[in-house]
Amino acid sequence: MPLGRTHSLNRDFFARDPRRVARALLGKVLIREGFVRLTARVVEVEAYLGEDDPAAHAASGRTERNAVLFGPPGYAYVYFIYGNHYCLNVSCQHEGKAGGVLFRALEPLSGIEEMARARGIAMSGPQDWPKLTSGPGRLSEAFGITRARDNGCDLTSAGSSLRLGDDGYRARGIAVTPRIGITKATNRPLRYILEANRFVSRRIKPK
DNA sequence: TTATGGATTAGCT
DNA sequence: GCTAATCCATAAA
Repeated sequence: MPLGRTHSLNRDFFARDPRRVARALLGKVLIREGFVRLTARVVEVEAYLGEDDPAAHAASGRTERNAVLFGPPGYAYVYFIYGNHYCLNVSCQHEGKAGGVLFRALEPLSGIEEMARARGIAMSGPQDWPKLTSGPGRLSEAFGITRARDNGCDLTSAGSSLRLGDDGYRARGIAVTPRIGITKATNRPLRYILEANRFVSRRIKPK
């Protein structure tokens, strides 16, 4: 399913509260330029606030690792977790104030074969598509996202290999739930999903 | 310098 | 449902 014309999101889109950015990102498109263009729609995100959010990487102040979160809005914050996986975030709020949105699941639109190859899995049909991009570590692998390659990348620039676009799709059926997989501030409703979308990660909230 | 545990995933029961 | 795998940033000493 080829994508129509898209336009990049501008800097102001990200220069606000991560909760508002997260909700607004649902339905937008993540694009990786390469030999084959990869595109996928955002269907699940989580907001991470600044130093008053115990679950956020920015909670204990600026470090070398999380510096992007304190920088200008619209840039990729990529971190490595559990010895295996990369996770993609985008910085929010004006420079000097921390905040970000974690991408948790995407719906693949184009470049499916390339994504399957990057994930190292065989695809027997559309029923296997959620294995490509349903989960923060999975979508990063499908898009070839690493800290060395993408941390600090400007996601608003048309010239970036990795960027965000708007193709005019209107998100419908947004639901808000507690965040997944964290051990602090587990009850705050900061996870945003397209409720009916089958690419949303299905994990039940751990207590 | 050493120790700890995490914004996960895949595979097995 | 349960847990091993696996690295590195951060905290403790």
